[in-house]
Amino acid sequence: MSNSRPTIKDIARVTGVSVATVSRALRNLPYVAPATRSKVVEAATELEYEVHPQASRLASGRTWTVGLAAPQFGSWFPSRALGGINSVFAEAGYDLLISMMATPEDRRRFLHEARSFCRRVDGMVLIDTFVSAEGNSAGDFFDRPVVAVNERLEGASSIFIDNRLAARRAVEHLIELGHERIGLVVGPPSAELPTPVPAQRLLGYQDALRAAGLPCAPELAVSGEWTAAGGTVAVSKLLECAEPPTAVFCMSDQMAFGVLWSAARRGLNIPGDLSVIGFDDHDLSEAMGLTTMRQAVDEMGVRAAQMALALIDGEPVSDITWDVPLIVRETTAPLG
Amino acid sequence: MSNSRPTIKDIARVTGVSVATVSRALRNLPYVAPATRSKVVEAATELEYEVHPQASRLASGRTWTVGLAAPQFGSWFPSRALGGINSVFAEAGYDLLISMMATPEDRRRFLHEARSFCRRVDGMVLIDTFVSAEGNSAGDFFDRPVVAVNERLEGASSIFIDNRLAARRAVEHLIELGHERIGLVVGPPSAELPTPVPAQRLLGYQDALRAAGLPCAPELAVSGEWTAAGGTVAVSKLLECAEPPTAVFCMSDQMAFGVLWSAARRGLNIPGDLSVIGFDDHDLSEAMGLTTMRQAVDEMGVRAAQMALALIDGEPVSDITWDVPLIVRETTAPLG
DNA sequence: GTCCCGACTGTAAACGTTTGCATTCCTGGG
DNA sequence: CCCAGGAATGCAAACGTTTACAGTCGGGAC
Repeated sequence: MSNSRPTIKDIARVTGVSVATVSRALRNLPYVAPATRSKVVEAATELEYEVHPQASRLASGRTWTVGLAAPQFGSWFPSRALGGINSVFAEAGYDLLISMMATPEDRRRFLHEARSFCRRVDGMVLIDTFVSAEGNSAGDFFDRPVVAVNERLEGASSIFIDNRLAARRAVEHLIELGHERIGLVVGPPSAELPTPVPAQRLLGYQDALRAAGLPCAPELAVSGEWTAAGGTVAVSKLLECAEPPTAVFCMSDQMAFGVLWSAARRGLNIPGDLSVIGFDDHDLSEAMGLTTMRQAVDEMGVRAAQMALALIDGEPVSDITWDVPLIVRETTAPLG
Repeated sequence: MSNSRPTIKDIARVTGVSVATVSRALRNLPYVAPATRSKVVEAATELEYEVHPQASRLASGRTWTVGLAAPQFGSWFPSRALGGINSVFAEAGYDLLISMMATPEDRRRFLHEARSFCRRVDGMVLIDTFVSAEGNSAGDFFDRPVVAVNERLEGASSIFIDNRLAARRAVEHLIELGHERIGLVVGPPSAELPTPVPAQRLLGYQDALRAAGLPCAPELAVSGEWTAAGGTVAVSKLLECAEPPTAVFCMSDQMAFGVLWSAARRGLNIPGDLSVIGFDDHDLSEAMGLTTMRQAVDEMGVRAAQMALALIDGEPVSDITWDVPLIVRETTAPLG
């Protein structure tokens, strides 16, 4: 009597059938007699048998693991998405192997070792990695099914939002409220990560102004970090203008928090003196009463994971453009 | 000429040595001649050989994977910790297998399947899981080395903060500024997760008041969710008091954001009319100028991962009590 | 009664490593 | 000159599955 974990062989011995039959029975494969199957299953639960993942993976070639790559998981978008993604894969019996690329060098290394990474997974999901940036396609790096979140990537399935349109909608909301001098807080020029997001949202901002016949005053577009600190810096620049804006569109809620707080400390009434709209619908936004464009990131994560599963199972999937609804709360009001 | 990946066997054939020698050479084991080793390494890079993880794991019994369990990764603490933990393990060549237990049922299921989970990992790190709650020890669930973050767990190595002392320090800061009526925003009664944290911080609050000879007015301790929304609710209760507090200690920065914003909207001057101190040093806290007790979570994650590595390598490690320094910013001021 | 086919089961060869043990070779001490 | 012993290497058996292939058995069509 050994005290180590029971193997498929032990079950075979106990039930008097071959290991092959045991294997088939436990995996619900066809061609095993009902009586045999139940006998095997019974013995397995009796012995508290559990398959040895490494052995199974070696023999079958399936890893039952999917890789998840993102710049980091400390920030809002990826950490939220992680929740949705993980729940789907856990449900489906897949492990999640995560890979972080905080620095540009990490990113380079990841792409360089991508093929070896693929060896450990059945599929990949990419968040904010912007692999497509240099004109690459998924096949240049991965030989597994890939789904890309937040970018359109050749050779992969993608799920993304229409940044230009969403930004336009946000600004249109301000215009409908009667605002004509509308500030913009844009994300910083992307030396680090080649993301096209700020540029697209800038276009949307300009679209809205032009469509309304309003001028695009260059002094009204200030750039800052994607953080609340970036917002505080930006708002002070905006308020120093000769003719300051009556409303501001921030490219992220975190930046909006910065302008909100900074403006309040200067004695400005929000939204009386300044309307503010953000982008994301961050966890804190509801409590802050922030009007914003909602990116339901966890749900996007769920869909992304489902796409990956389908791809792995060889089913066809089509790209998804995710809707970004306007959530009106208390930080925007008619120009009064 | 096959187009599949090269194996150890191919290298053996090319270099004219046995597979055993190749294996030893590539893993830098002793007893292989320098000349042989370099010949093998050369051939390996030439053929772009990479070990097959599953095969290696099956043969060696090592999984080169460590498990990470947490309630969720969407919230501040675990997502920040994940960054630090992941970087250490990535560096050391370990994969990270994450397991989320969002609901109490998830938690039950995780603990129930813990032994089978262990089969896939060399070690575990637990964040905010409070396995110890029902008087359990690590060995009741895991047969691998375990390090617990944020709790003292028998049979595991732990890294935690002294919640009671840190809370006391926070309140003492307010007392030193001359405040005598000090509000408290406590986390909600924990139906979900059996965390002792709020109770400990409450004790610290009381410690500070008693030591200063101040009364503990029960109407000054209000409870709310750990979120900003919880803070907004709490602050309105506090301000409705017959004699409202002149300062507030919030058990989390997120709650503090809620009171900050809510108070500002009511026209209160911060810190002139109300001093506010938080707990965590959240990403947004610096931009908001929030005085707080800093939990350097990413660094805690790094240490936790290093402890796990040491444990896996059979080295002894001792528990760590992590320091929580006071960070004075702009939301606290002398009572005036 | 034969033949065929399909359901069921077993045999054994993978899968690509690691590792205990045996073997060879060489060097230095006696 | 012999022998001990360590360094270097090879052989082959694990590790615990999956799966191609080859059987066996029974029943229905002819």
